[in-house]
Amino acid sequence: MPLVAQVRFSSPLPQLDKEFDYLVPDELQNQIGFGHLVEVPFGLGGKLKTGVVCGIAIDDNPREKLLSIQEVISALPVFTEGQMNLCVAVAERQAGAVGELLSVSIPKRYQRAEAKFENTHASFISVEAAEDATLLSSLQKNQKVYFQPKFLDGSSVAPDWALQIVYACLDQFASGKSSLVVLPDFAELARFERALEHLSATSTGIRHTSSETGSNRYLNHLTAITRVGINYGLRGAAFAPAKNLGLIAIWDDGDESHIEQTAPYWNSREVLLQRAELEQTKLVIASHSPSAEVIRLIDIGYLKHIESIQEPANVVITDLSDRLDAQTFALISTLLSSGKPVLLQIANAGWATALVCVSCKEVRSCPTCAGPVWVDPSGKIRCRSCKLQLELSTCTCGKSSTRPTRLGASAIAKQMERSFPNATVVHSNGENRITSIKSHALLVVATPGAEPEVEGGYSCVLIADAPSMVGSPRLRALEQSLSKWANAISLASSDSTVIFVGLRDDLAQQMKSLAFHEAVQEDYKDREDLGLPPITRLASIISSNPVDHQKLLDAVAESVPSDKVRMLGVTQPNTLVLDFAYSFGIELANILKSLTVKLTASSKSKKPGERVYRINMDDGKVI
DNA sequence: AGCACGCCGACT
DNA sequence: GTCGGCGTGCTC
Repeated sequence: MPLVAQVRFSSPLPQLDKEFDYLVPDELQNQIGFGHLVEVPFGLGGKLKTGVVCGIAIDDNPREKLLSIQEVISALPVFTEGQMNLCVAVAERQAGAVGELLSVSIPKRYQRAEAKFENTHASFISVEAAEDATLLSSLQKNQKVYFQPKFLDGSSVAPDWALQIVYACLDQFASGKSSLVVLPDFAELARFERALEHLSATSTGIRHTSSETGSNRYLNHLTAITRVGINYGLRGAAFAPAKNLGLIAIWDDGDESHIEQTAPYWNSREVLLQRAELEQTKLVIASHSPSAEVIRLIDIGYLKHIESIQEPANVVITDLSDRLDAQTFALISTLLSSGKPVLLQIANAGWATALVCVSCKEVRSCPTCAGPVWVDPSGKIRCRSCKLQLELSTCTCGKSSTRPTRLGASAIAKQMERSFPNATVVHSNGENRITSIKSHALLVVATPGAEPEVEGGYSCVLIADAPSMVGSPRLRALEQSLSKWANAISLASSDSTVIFVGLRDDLAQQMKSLAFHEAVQEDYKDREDLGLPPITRLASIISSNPVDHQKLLDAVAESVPSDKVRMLGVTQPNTLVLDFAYSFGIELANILKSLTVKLTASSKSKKPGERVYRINMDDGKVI
């Protein structure tokens, strides 16, 4: 009985993105199965290539000239059917190759880790039953939820969201099911691990991150395939194996770290939405402030919105363009002198966001690309678009001296040191991030996303640059600002004062009651009127050169139905932006893929190793 | 990606 | 007459 195996290769090449059939020789038949790594002869040279078995079956009538598998490399399966179905679905949605998702799904193999794993028996883990909690009880009634945890949560041992998710995971575990939790970055991962530890569930955790040693990662991968547990990690973990998966959770889905920056440009939320459908699991999307995509999913009835019970918060809106008015200054002063920590969120890093000429007040720009200039944390003048350090020439009016217009976090930190000489001023920004602090008489100046945790929580959180954050001319400016504010506010203690500087009208009213959900919902309604994402989707295709770009434009005009897809004009060179409905997504991805594969093959101007077309099926940055 | 096949010009 | 240029296309 001839046994035939389907083998896939980890490669971005569309020509190799399919299953190749190989005969399984008799002597290998009892050591091979789905998910094993194998060595097979491939190509005209007959050189050996490593692939993974993606199907194996008895074939009474195998087609002629099949080659044989040379060797079985991994003694254990390293890839599951669940993972393969996910890779195929994601590749199709993203107009990419299954082969380029295999490397995310299968970590590098370590022989010793494999030997060690085979010799240890999977130990039995027992964990106490989970307590009843908001999220858990909701999941008993609903399959898919959006969960908003507590704000002002900084004095808890572990954050509410993490504890609630762990309760839900433990409940799955008790009924013999795995869960998968995807977090945006290592700071959030550390919080999640604290919740696991606090609930004595560390032994059920299976961590999937590239930060640990390679052999450890491989060991955890093998564990996840064979044992039920709580799988967690950063965005790559969305593709991790999980035995008998019952629950998928993603924390802060709107965070940009959930977007993969290499082809095929998937993001955790969309991958996990697909995975929840494929594996028929429960799904939790959780965040302090919802993404617009979440609002859409609630709107169409896909997600049920639930919330932890919120205690009333003391929120103050100051209507001043000054960052600190007299009252705020006095409050901070009092708090600091009684040893309480205060957080100042400043929109931009560095010393100045912009420079103006002292005499004519003109905003100075980069002499080479005319981009905006700023003063970075080391005090150097830099261009925001070409990133280069530069010397400003004289202004058009003839003067050369400049004055900073809007101070950045470095300048504010310096200023605070002068204003509050008895306090310890700590400065944290994206490049130089402090994750947690113990001491108490603290004034922390931080840029959005870089706020450190402080033991016991902040007694005051000041959102100092609210209007300028919201005023940025990007589609997602409001949504992203709200999320950055909400995350900062979550670090406060429950009796804290939250101050928003300079908010007005509806937004001021909404923030007064920390109604983040309503604020994003309103933003969503505005976009609905304009027909912008996430009501529709926006794909971008960037060509490597103008000639191939023109060919693409012609081909798209011919083969993409104009009643289903809108071509948008954009300023970026060699970029095509397409607007389309969710229901047309798969079809469009298929058209774009076959079209670009064909055009790439006939391209004259391609350089070796270079991609002629880069398709991003959900480009969040084009507008 | 490799690697061979193949159809042109320059050479002993 | 044949050596080698790299354009084209295939790999189970």
